[in-house]
Parts: sequence; structure tokens; C-alpha cells
Amino acid sequence: MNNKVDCDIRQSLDKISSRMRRDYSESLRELDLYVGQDNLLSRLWAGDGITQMQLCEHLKCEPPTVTNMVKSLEQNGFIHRKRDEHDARVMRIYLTDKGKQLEKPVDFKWKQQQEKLLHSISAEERLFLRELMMRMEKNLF
Amino acid sequence: MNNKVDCDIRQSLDKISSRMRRDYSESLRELDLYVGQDNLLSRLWAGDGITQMQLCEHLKCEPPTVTNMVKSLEQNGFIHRKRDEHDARVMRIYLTDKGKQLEKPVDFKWKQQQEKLLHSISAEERLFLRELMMRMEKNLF
DNA sequence: TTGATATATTTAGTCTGCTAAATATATTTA
DNA sequence: TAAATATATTTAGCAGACTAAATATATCAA
Repeated sequence: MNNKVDCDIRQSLDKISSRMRRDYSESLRELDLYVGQDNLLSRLWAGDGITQMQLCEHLKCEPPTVTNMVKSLEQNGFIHRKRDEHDARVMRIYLTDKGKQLEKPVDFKWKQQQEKLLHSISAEERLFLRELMMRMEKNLF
Repeated sequence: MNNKVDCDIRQSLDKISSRMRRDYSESLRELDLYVGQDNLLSRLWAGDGITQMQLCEHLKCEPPTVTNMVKSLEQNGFIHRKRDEHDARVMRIYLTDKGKQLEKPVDFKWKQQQEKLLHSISAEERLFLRELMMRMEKNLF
């Protein structure tokens, strides 16, 4: 096994993902969003009124991370929090109108970023790439 | 073009890299390192006495990031800083013995992580994967 | 030589992440 | 019912990463 190749794959992965994150982050600033917040909103666009724990699970991150993101999004008026009526430990997160209106522009930016990453890669190659990625995911989780 | 596939590739990439980062981070804590610091040290193992600007370029990050990483590594005794003799603006970074000794254990952990990611993927597949990644890199930079 | 510009680094402040510990509320069990 | 345990969230504090602005030193040009 050529170890140099393995090494380059990992390093490449790191480089690609950090660069994408950076570019995407910059692009999202035009919408007054920070990278990561789009993913949280994305879950809410699919249905809001969910709890912070559910957001944790979806974002695959820890509770304090959600607390901070939610706080920041609320301060910017994209969402609001309401305590659950039946369980006072639980906070439920709802979109504001301002938050709802972000769906289309975020989707556009996402697709733009997507196309930048993959434009030189054919449909068949994308399929194969996706399959390999899913195998890598399985290896990690 | 199937948009769902495109979407999954990006999301997959995000998931894989953040999970790897998390796992690797945890693994590095056994060596009293934080994720990212290994990469900085790695550049020094290839030759120390370089400037912070050179580290920036290698790590593809901004100067304040290097300032903070270097400060933390210095506080933990892995490196030390010395002002350049001919240009007083420049700080040069050197490994301490403690820093030098980390090379092998970090390399071991890196390989471990590498193998976890790729173990179900054959040599030919790795080659192809690497080629695709390099094309994606080109798309981004 | 003085003034303008360029370069290297630091400081301050923000966000995404994390862990550990605190708080508040629910549930279970003795 | 009271105490122990479980669950949801917050707080505090740290790291990587960023931008904008400050600082210090070099260089270049009039």
C-alpha cells in the first residue's frame, strides 16, 4: 500500500473542507449568517418548533454549541425560543418571518458552492465519489 | 444532473471532516496537543527556525491564528520563539526537545486515523479517490 | 532625511466547536 | 412522600479560525 497516497487523501480532505468552509462562510456573511447557522436553519425550514436536543442530534454537535448558535440567531431576529408547555426543561425553537425568508437565498448560495466544488467532475464520477464517501462515513461512525 | 447526489457529496464531506477532526482531536489530547497544533509542529519537524508568515502560508490560515497557536504551544513548552537578528519584525519559531519528541507518537496517531477512514477502500479506489480530490482542490483554489 | 508605504505580528472581538460543571425540572424508586 | 437519578439547558472556559484595527519595524521615494 502506497502510504503517500493515503496521506494525501486525508490532507486533501482537510484542505478541501476547510477551504469550502471559509468560502461558504464569506458568502453567507452577505445574508448576515455565520457558517453552521445555515444548517441549523435548514433543519427548521423542514419543520420548526423542535427542541434544542433535536437540533443537537441533527447537527451532530454538543448541547452548548446549540445554546450558543441559538442565542446568536435569536439576537439577530431569525428565530425565537419558547419554553415547552408540558416540560419546563425544554426550549422549542421557532422561525421568525425574517428567518423564513432566508431559505431561498441560502439554497442559492449552497448550490453555487456545490457547483464550484464539483464542476469538473462528471455525473458518473460523482456517483462513484458519493459511494466512496459513504463508505468512509461508515468507517468513522 | 441529479442534484440530490451533489448535495450528499457536500454534506458527506462536511460530516466526514468534522467527525475526523473530533476523533483526532480526542486522540491528540493524550499527547497534550490540540487538533491543528500537530500540523504546525509537522512543518517544524521538516525544518524549524521559520517565521510565522511561513507557518501561515503552510497552514493556509491567517496571522492571528498562528499567533494564538504559537502562544499556546510555547506555553506548553513544545516550541520557543526568537526575534530575527536582521529584521526585528520577524519572529522565528524553534522546536524544544519536548516538541521534537512528539514527532513519532503524532505520526502513529495520524496513521491510525488514516487507516480508520480508509480501511474498507482498496488501493485502486484510493488512487481514483485521490485524483478526484485533487480536481476538487483545483476547483476551489 | 523625512514621509509614505509595505510587512510582520499582536490585540480585541466574534463564531463554531469542545469539555466540565452548574442549574432547573422530571421521573423513578425506596 | 422524600431522595436519588435522569434529562434539558446554561455557564465558564478553552482551542481553532476569522476580520478589523493597532503596533512596530523596514523600505522606498521625493
